[in-house]
Amino acid sequence: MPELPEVETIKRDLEKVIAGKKITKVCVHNAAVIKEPSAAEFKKKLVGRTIKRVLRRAKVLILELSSGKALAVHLKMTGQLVYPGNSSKSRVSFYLDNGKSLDFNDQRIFGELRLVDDWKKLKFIRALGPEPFDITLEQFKEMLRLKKTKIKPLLLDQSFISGIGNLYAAECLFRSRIRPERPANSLSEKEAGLLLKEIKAVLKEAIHYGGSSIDDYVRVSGKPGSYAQYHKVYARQGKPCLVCKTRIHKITMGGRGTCFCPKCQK
DNA sequence: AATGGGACCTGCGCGC
DNA sequence: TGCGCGCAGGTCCCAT
Repeated sequence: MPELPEVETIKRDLEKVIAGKKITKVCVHNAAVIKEPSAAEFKKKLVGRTIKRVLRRAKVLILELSSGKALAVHLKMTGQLVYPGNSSKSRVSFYLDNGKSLDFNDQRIFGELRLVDDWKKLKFIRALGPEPFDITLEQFKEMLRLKKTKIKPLLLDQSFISGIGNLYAAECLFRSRIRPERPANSLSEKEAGLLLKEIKAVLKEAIHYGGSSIDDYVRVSGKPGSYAQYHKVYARQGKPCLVCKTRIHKITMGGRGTCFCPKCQK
Protein backbone atom coordinates (compact mmCIF):
# COMPACT_ATOMS: atom_id res chain seq x y z
CA MET A 1 0.00 0.00 0.00
CA PRO A 2 2.70 2.59 0.63
CA GLU A 3 2.63 4.94 -2.34
CA LEU A 4 4.51 8.18 -2.97
CA PRO A 5 2.99 10.15 -0.05
CA GLU A 6 3.60 7.37 2.47
CA VAL A 7 7.17 6.78 1.29
CA GLU A 8 7.86 10.54 1.29
CA THR A 9 6.50 10.76 4.85
CA ILE A 10 8.79 7.92 5.95
CA LYS A 11 11.71 9.58 4.18
CA ARG A 12 11.15 12.82 6.07
CA ASP A 13 10.54 11.06 9.40
CA LEU A 14 13.63 8.87 8.95
CA GLU A 15 15.95 11.68 8.04
CA LYS A 16 15.16 13.41 11.32
CA VAL A 17 15.91 10.40 13.51
CA ILE A 18 18.61 8.33 11.83
CA ALA A 19 20.76 10.65 9.69
CA GLY A 20 24.29 10.70 11.11
CA LYS A 21 23.87 7.52 13.15
CA LYS A 22 26.17 4.56 12.78
CA ILE A 23 25.00 0.97 12.27
CA THR A 24 26.58 -1.23 14.95
CA LYS A 25 24.79 -4.54 14.33
CA VAL A 26 22.34 -6.05 11.84
CA CYS A 27 19.99 -8.90 12.82
CA VAL A 28 18.39 -10.76 9.94
CA HIS A 29 15.26 -12.63 11.04
CA ASN A 30 14.04 -13.39 7.54
CA ALA A 31 16.65 -13.44 4.80
CA ALA A 32 14.03 -13.55 2.04
CA VAL A 33 13.70 -9.76 2.06
CA ILE A 34 17.40 -9.27 1.31
CA LYS A 35 17.69 -9.38 -2.46
CA GLU A 36 21.34 -8.43 -2.79
CA PRO A 37 24.01 -9.26 -1.81
CA SER A 38 23.82 -12.43 0.36
CA ALA A 39 22.60 -11.95 3.94
CA ALA A 40 26.12 -12.50 5.27
CA GLU A 41 27.63 -9.91 2.93
CA PHE A 42 24.75 -7.56 3.61
CA LYS A 43 25.49 -7.57 7.34
CA LYS A 44 29.25 -7.30 6.92
CA LYS A 45 29.03 -4.35 4.58
CA LEU A 46 26.54 -2.42 6.72
CA VAL A 47 28.13 -2.71 10.15
CA GLY A 48 30.31 0.29 10.97
CA ARG A 49 28.70 2.49 8.31
CA THR A 50 27.02 5.79 9.02
CA ILE A 51 23.68 6.67 7.44
CA LYS A 52 24.41 9.97 5.73
CA ARG A 53 21.01 10.90 4.34
CA VAL A 54 17.72 9.49 3.17
CA LEU A 55 16.30 9.97 -0.33
CA ARG A 56 13.15 8.89 -2.11
CA ARG A 57 12.62 7.95 -5.75
CA ALA A 58 9.03 6.93 -6.61
CA LYS A 59 8.06 4.39 -3.91
CA VAL A 60 11.66 3.49 -3.11
CA LEU A 61 13.64 4.72 -0.10
CA ILE A 62 17.37 5.18 -0.44
CA LEU A 63 19.63 5.27 2.62
CA GLU A 64 22.97 6.71 1.60
CA LEU A 65 25.88 5.28 3.59
CA SER A 66 29.32 6.58 4.50
CA SER A 67 30.89 3.80 2.45
CA GLY A 68 29.46 5.33 -0.71
CA LYS A 69 27.04 2.42 -1.01
CA ALA A 70 23.30 2.77 -0.58
CA LEU A 71 20.56 0.68 0.95
CA ALA A 72 17.51 0.71 -1.32
CA VAL A 73 14.27 -0.22 0.45
CA HIS A 74 11.02 -1.10 -1.30
CA LEU A 75 8.18 -1.52 1.20
CA LYS A 76 5.80 -3.08 -1.36
CA MET A 77 2.47 -3.64 0.44
CA THR A 78 3.13 -4.28 4.10
CA GLY A 79 6.67 -3.09 4.72
CA GLN A 80 7.32 -0.75 7.64
CA LEU A 81 10.37 1.07 8.96
CA VAL A 82 9.93 1.70 12.66
CA TYR A 83 12.23 3.57 15.05
CA PRO A 84 12.89 2.89 17.79
CA GLY A 85 12.08 -0.71 17.01
CA ASN A 86 10.80 -3.32 19.42
CA SER A 87 11.86 -6.25 17.20
CA SER A 88 8.73 -8.32 17.85
CA LYS A 89 7.68 -8.34 14.17
CA SER A 90 11.03 -7.42 12.70
CA ARG A 91 12.35 -9.12 9.55
CA VAL A 92 15.62 -7.18 9.75
CA SER A 93 16.78 -4.97 12.64
CA PHE A 94 19.49 -2.34 12.22
CA TYR A 95 21.04 -1.48 15.58
CA LEU A 96 22.45 2.03 15.85
CA ASP A 97 25.20 3.61 17.95
CA ASN A 98 22.67 4.94 20.46
CA GLY A 99 21.54 1.42 21.36
CA LYS A 100 18.19 1.74 19.58
CA SER A 101 17.17 -0.14 16.47
CA LEU A 102 15.53 0.68 13.17
CA ASP A 103 13.23 -2.25 12.40
CA PHE A 104 12.16 -3.39 8.97
CA ASN A 105 8.80 -5.10 9.51
CA ASP A 106 6.92 -6.79 6.69
CA GLN A 107 4.00 -9.06 7.37
CA ARG A 108 3.73 -10.42 3.84
CA ILE A 109 7.45 -10.57 3.03
CA PHE A 110 7.04 -8.80 -0.32
CA GLY A 111 9.44 -6.02 0.63
CA GLU A 112 12.93 -5.83 -0.84
CA LEU A 113 16.24 -4.61 0.58
CA ARG A 114 19.21 -4.07 -1.69
CA LEU A 115 22.68 -2.91 -0.70
CA VAL A 116 24.31 -1.53 -3.84
CA ASP A 117 27.19 0.61 -5.07
CA ASP A 118 25.06 2.86 -7.23
CA TRP A 119 21.32 2.92 -6.61
CA LYS A 120 20.68 4.90 -9.76
CA LYS A 121 21.83 1.91 -11.78
CA LEU A 122 19.25 -0.45 -10.28
CA LYS A 123 17.08 -1.91 -13.00
CA PHE A 124 13.80 -0.95 -11.40
CA ILE A 125 15.04 2.59 -10.74
CA ARG A 126 16.18 3.07 -14.33
CA ALA A 127 12.81 1.90 -15.60
CA LEU A 128 10.87 4.53 -13.64
CA GLY A 129 8.95 7.28 -15.34
CA PRO A 130 9.01 10.87 -14.11
CA GLU A 131 8.07 11.97 -10.60
CA PRO A 132 4.58 13.54 -10.64
CA PHE A 133 5.80 16.85 -9.19
CA ASP A 134 8.37 17.21 -12.00
CA ILE A 135 5.89 16.86 -14.87
CA THR A 136 4.84 19.96 -16.77
CA LEU A 137 1.44 20.37 -18.39
CA GLU A 138 2.88 20.28 -21.91
CA GLN A 139 4.79 17.12 -21.11
CA PHE A 140 1.75 15.44 -19.55
CA LYS A 141 -0.48 16.20 -22.53
CA GLU A 142 2.12 14.68 -24.84
CA MET A 143 2.49 11.62 -22.60
CA LEU A 144 -1.27 11.01 -22.72
CA ARG A 145 -1.59 11.68 -26.42
CA LEU A 146 0.72 8.77 -27.20
CA LYS A 147 -1.24 6.22 -25.16
CA LYS A 148 -4.41 4.42 -26.16
CA THR A 149 -4.54 2.42 -22.96
CA LYS A 150 -7.03 3.04 -20.17
CA ILE A 151 -6.12 5.94 -17.94
CA LYS A 152 -6.42 4.13 -14.59
CA PRO A 153 -3.97 1.28 -15.31
CA LEU A 154 -1.73 3.84 -17.01
CA LEU A 155 -1.48 5.89 -13.80
CA LEU A 156 -0.34 2.71 -12.05
CA ASP A 157 2.34 2.06 -14.68
CA GLN A 158 5.55 3.10 -12.93
CA SER A 159 7.36 3.52 -16.25
CA PHE A 160 4.74 6.07 -17.31
CA ILE A 161 4.51 8.10 -14.10
CA SER A 162 6.15 6.99 -10.89
CA GLY A 163 4.85 6.90 -7.34
CA ILE A 164 1.09 6.52 -7.82
CA GLY A 165 -0.61 3.33 -6.61
CA ASN A 166 -4.15 2.01 -6.57
CA LEU A 167 -5.44 4.28 -3.83
CA TYR A 168 -4.21 7.61 -5.18
CA ALA A 169 -5.06 6.70 -8.78
CA ALA A 170 -8.70 6.33 -7.69
CA GLU A 171 -8.67 9.58 -5.73
CA CYS A 172 -7.03 11.59 -8.53
CA LEU A 173 -9.50 10.36 -11.16
CA PHE A 174 -12.46 11.09 -8.91
CA ARG A 175 -11.32 14.63 -8.26
CA SER A 176 -10.68 15.13 -11.97
CA ARG A 177 -14.15 13.72 -12.76
CA ILE A 178 -12.62 11.27 -15.26
CA ARG A 179 -13.78 7.65 -15.65
CA PRO A 180 -11.03 5.11 -14.98
CA GLU A 181 -11.69 3.23 -18.24
CA ARG A 182 -11.25 6.25 -20.50
CA PRO A 183 -8.50 5.78 -23.11
CA ALA A 184 -5.63 8.11 -22.18
CA ASN A 185 -5.59 9.77 -25.60
CA SER A 186 -9.31 10.58 -25.35
CA LEU A 187 -8.76 13.11 -22.57
CA SER A 188 -9.28 16.70 -23.68
CA GLU A 189 -6.56 19.26 -23.00
CA LYS A 190 -8.71 20.62 -20.22
CA GLU A 191 -9.13 17.18 -18.65
CA ALA A 192 -5.40 16.46 -18.92
CA GLY A 193 -4.63 19.75 -17.21
CA LEU A 194 -7.13 19.07 -14.46
CA LEU A 195 -5.83 15.54 -13.93
CA LEU A 196 -2.22 16.69 -13.57
CA LYS A 197 -3.31 19.44 -11.20
CA GLU A 198 -5.29 17.00 -9.06
CA ILE A 199 -2.48 14.43 -9.03
CA LYS A 200 -0.14 17.04 -7.61
CA ALA A 201 -2.76 18.36 -5.20
CA VAL A 202 -3.82 14.96 -3.85
CA LEU A 203 -0.24 13.78 -3.36
CA LYS A 204 0.72 17.04 -1.70
CA GLU A 205 -2.26 16.93 0.67
CA ALA A 206 -1.57 13.28 1.50
CA ILE A 207 2.05 14.11 2.35
CA HIS A 208 0.83 16.98 4.51
CA TYR A 209 -1.30 14.54 6.53
CA GLY A 210 1.48 11.95 6.81
CA GLY A 211 -0.05 9.49 4.32
CA SER A 212 -3.03 7.13 4.46
CA SER A 213 -3.04 4.45 7.13
CA ILE A 214 -4.88 1.68 5.31
CA ASP A 215 -3.80 -1.84 6.21
CA ASP A 216 -0.28 -1.85 7.61
CA TYR A 217 1.12 1.57 6.86
CA VAL A 218 2.50 3.46 9.83
CA ARG A 219 4.96 6.31 10.14
CA VAL A 220 8.48 5.75 11.50
CA SER A 221 7.20 6.52 15.01
CA GLY A 222 4.65 3.68 14.66
CA LYS A 223 1.79 6.19 14.57
CA PRO A 224 -0.67 6.26 11.67
CA GLY A 225 -0.92 8.89 8.94
CA SER A 226 -4.20 10.79 8.89
CA TYR A 227 -5.10 11.25 5.22
CA ALA A 228 -7.52 8.29 5.04
CA GLN A 229 -10.32 10.41 6.52
CA TYR A 230 -10.16 12.63 3.42
CA HIS A 231 -10.50 9.82 0.85
CA LYS A 232 -13.43 10.40 -1.48
CA VAL A 233 -13.80 7.10 -3.39
CA TYR A 234 -11.18 4.56 -2.46
CA ALA A 235 -12.83 1.58 -0.71
CA ARG A 236 -16.19 3.43 -0.66
CA GLN A 237 -18.02 1.02 -3.00
CA GLY A 238 -21.73 0.82 -2.25
CA LYS A 239 -21.66 4.05 -0.26
CA PRO A 240 -23.12 7.34 -1.49
CA CYS A 241 -20.86 9.65 -3.48
CA LEU A 242 -19.77 12.52 -1.26
CA VAL A 243 -20.61 14.95 -4.08
CA CYS A 244 -23.85 13.63 -5.65
CA LYS A 245 -24.96 10.74 -3.38
CA THR A 246 -24.95 8.23 -6.28
CA ARG A 247 -23.80 4.78 -5.18
CA ILE A 248 -20.04 4.36 -5.70
CA HIS A 249 -19.26 1.51 -8.12
CA LYS A 250 -16.38 -0.92 -7.94
CA ILE A 251 -15.01 -2.70 -10.98
CA THR A 252 -11.84 -4.66 -11.67
CA MET A 253 -9.27 -3.18 -14.02
CA GLY A 254 -5.97 -4.88 -14.67
CA GLY A 255 -6.69 -7.13 -11.72
CA ARG A 256 -7.17 -4.22 -9.33
CA GLY A 257 -10.21 -2.98 -7.53
CA THR A 258 -11.28 0.35 -8.98
CA CYS A 259 -13.84 2.59 -7.29
CA PHE A 260 -15.54 5.48 -9.07
CA CYS A 261 -18.73 7.53 -9.15
CA PRO A 262 -20.71 6.68 -12.30
CA LYS A 263 -22.39 10.09 -12.27
CA CYS A 264 -19.57 12.49 -11.40
CA GLN A 265 -16.90 10.79 -13.49
CA LYS A 266 -17.36 11.10 -17.25
C1' DA B 1 2.06 -2.51 -27.89
C1' DA B 2 -1.46 -3.78 -25.00
C1' DT B 3 -3.70 -6.83 -22.01
C1' DG B 4 -4.52 -10.70 -18.93
C1' DG B 5 -3.21 -13.85 -15.81
C1' DG B 6 -0.27 -15.93 -12.27
C1' DA B 7 3.25 -15.61 -8.89
C1' DC B 8 4.95 -13.92 -4.59
C1' DC B 9 2.68 -13.69 0.69
C1' DT B 10 -0.38 -13.33 4.99
C1' DG B 11 -4.38 -11.93 7.60
C1' DC B 12 -8.88 -10.81 7.47
C1' DG B 13 -13.84 -11.23 6.69
C1' DC B 14 -17.26 -13.69 4.69
C1' DG B 15 -20.52 -17.64 3.90
C1' DC B 16 -21.83 -22.16 4.98
C1' DT C 1 -17.72 -22.75 16.28
C1' DG C 2 -14.75 -23.65 12.62
C1' DC C 3 -13.28 -24.19 8.22
C1' DG C 4 -12.15 -22.84 3.49
C1' DC C 5 -12.32 -19.48 0.27
C1' DG C 6 -11.61 -14.94 -1.92
C1' DC C 7 -9.70 -10.63 -1.49
C1' DA C 8 -6.33 -6.89 -0.56
C1' DG C 9 -2.30 -4.74 -3.80
C1' DG C 10 3.31 -3.51 -5.85
C1' DT C 11 5.80 -5.45 -9.18
C1' DC C 12 7.72 -8.83 -12.14
C1' DC C 13 7.19 -12.34 -15.53
C1' DC C 14 5.08 -14.97 -19.05
C1' DA C 15 1.53 -15.77 -22.61
C1' DT C 16 -1.58 -14.21 -26.01
